[in-house]
Amino acid sequence: MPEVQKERTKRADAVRNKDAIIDAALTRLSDNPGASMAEIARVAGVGRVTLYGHFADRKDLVGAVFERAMDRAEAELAAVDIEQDTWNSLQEIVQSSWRVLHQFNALLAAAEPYLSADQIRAHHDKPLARVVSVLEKGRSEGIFRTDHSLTWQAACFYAILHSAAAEIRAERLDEVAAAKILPSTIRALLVPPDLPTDKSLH
Amino acid sequence: MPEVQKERTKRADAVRNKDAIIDAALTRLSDNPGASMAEIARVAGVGRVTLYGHFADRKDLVGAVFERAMDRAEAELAAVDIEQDTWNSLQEIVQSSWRVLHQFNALLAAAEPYLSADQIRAHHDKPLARVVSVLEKGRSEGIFRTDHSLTWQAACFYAILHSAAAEIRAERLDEVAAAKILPSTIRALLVPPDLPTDKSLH
DNA sequence: GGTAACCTGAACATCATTGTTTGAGTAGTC
DNA sequence: GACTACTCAAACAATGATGTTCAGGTTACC
Repeated sequence: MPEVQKERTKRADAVRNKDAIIDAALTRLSDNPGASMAEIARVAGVGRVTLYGHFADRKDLVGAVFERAMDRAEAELAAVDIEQDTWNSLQEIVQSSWRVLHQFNALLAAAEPYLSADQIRAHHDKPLARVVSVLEKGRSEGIFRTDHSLTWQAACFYAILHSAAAEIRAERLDEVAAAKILPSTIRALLVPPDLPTDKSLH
Repeated sequence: MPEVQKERTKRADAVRNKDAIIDAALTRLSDNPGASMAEIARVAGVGRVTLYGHFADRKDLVGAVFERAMDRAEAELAAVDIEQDTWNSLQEIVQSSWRVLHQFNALLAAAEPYLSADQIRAHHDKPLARVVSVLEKGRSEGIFRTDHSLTWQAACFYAILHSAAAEIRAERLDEVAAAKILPSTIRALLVPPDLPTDKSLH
């Protein structure tokens, strides 16, 4: 046989623990990027040594957490249909991007010191590409303003999302209200200035 | 004489050093909230012991830095005339808020663990109040949309500003372009939907 | 039910940072 | 030009985090 032998199957409690550790790390690092290994182990309900049994070091753990977060993000964003009516896909992409961001907010700050700029960039670009493609579609249809750069509009898109996450953390906004107000805010950024979107004007 | 005697005047090099330390801390902490005392001293061109001669501990230093930042912010924002035409004062407050934020961005993250929530809130509310008062004025004049809450609009205001700061750091935007694009972006957020601001419509 | 895989707390070495002390040197101030 | 406030590097103790080792104790699995 080739050397792809998966080194035996892991024991059930081992995979369960490893999973719990990643989950705990996801939770804690999203709240505080500097959370200690001890704290993560504690939240995972596991000894500190066990944690180091599964992950060589902090970098290793953060990498795994980052990967899981990105997988979830991808799954969420891939579900959006880009080909439908532009305003609809915008709304959908806002909502799913929102859900993603709301969860894995500060996580990137934890990952930043460990992953290379290229790695982060690569993982960050995939979701961005989906947003940009919707922006481009809207532009080509003439329903989005073009006097602001695509880059800037995409940045604002994420800024507004981040803002909503922060407002929720500060308890000045709840998730239901956020889901409602976000699309109309983003829409305001994209509508051409001084022109109603309603065709009845002309 | 009463006991308000200012314990002799400090020597010139002492005040110069203290000043340099605050400046260095302002710079370094804005870039990295976890910057070490050693690094700050080095940037200030001063021995670590000298730093501790002027500031009892980290908390003391961060407090002084925070205060200086807030003073500058206040001075900058107080220069804006609120009573003029609303769109103009909006533009001016965008630009000065922008200048403030661009400089003292991550600083709040450094101050957060040391200052009480109330202190931060108090210092944060002053600039916010100016923004809100312009928003209220625009609403009462019927030129700003009212279907989004004041709180949310203010949050978006700062989110867009933060976004511009981040874009500049990433070198996807320069300061000149930022000063130009920010007002029109903020304006887009505030204009009532589906209605041109131009009165010629009706 | 036996075996190996896995978990555990306790203890340890290492490292970075904070904050302090000392003792001697330097430079403002009068 | 002398006094003294101030500065400095080096060395110190204290803390807290990381990562490792060890010597049992469980528990999944066949």
